[in-house]
Amino acid sequence: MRTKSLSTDELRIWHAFKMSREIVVGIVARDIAEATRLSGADFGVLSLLEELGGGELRQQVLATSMHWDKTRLSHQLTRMQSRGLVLRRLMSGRVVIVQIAKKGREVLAAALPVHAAAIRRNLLEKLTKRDIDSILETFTRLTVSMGR
Amino acid sequence: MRTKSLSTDELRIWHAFKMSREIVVGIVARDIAEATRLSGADFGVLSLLEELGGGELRQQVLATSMHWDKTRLSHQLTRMQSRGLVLRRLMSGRVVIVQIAKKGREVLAAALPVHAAAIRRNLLEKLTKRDIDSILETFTRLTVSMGR
DNA sequence: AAAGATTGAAGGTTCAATCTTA
DNA sequence: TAAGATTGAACCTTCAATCTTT
Repeated sequence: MRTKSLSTDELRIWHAFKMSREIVVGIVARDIAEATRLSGADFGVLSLLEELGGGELRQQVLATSMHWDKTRLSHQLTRMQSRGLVLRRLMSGRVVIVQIAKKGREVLAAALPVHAAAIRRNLLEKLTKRDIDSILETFTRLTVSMGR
Repeated sequence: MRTKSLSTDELRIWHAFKMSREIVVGIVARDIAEATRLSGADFGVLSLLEELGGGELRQQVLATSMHWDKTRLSHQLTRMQSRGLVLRRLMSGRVVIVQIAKKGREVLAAALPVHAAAIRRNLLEKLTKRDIDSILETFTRLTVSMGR
């Protein structure tokens, strides 16, 4: 049996969904990079370390929280470590603890207001209360249904 | 004046917005790659060539339509050309016309039903009519307001 | 063998410099 | 000089193979 093509309406939804995030997230990342030299990935790692772990987390927990695989995180941390943003300690055998470094904490502090302002300007201020409720409900349901 | 931090609610919206697209678009791209060896970028180029140009487009028009810069598209087309998916012809001086190749058309035809099925299964079927209307309205407004 | 992590190579993306034509 | 495109280097992501500890 043949699969029916997507209708014009279905394609419009798909494109709206696909592009809007790409554009907004791209702009936020660019704002942060201009102000602090942190990439979106760098910022994500540092803020999760602080938010979730008060400064340190098991590497595997960090990977899961970011929805990243272990290889990607390992390479990312190697680069961040060489720039003095994080430290890694071997804990009880094969478990690695990732810890935010002094410099990492300082750069994160500089990035946070830029992050907040960029999200407000490029997303939150352009949404009505109804939009926000709808996005929260729909997208939370979506991500949960994909098992993440 | 200090920038106020994002509230818990604001962060929840941001994460829902950021992650849902990442997950859904990732799954759709993986389905297409498994079935056809096309990356999401490959599929995007081929389908725009067909949809917008009936098989060929000026390279610059293609770049604009994908919201890509010229460098990224140039590298992408070089790889696709070496795999026999597209052709490039020099038109009147500095204008390049990108044309879908026979093999590109065949692979695209194989990918389209996979694409449609993946979008239906991972996005459309999980949304109510109200979700869909809301997404279309909100996201179209968002992308337009960013000047794209 | 399974869990946690690293490595290296290949492929994709970005940045700055360059080339050619209008 | 500006428009359209390419190139090469650096950086990021993915894939498969590997290493160490349990």
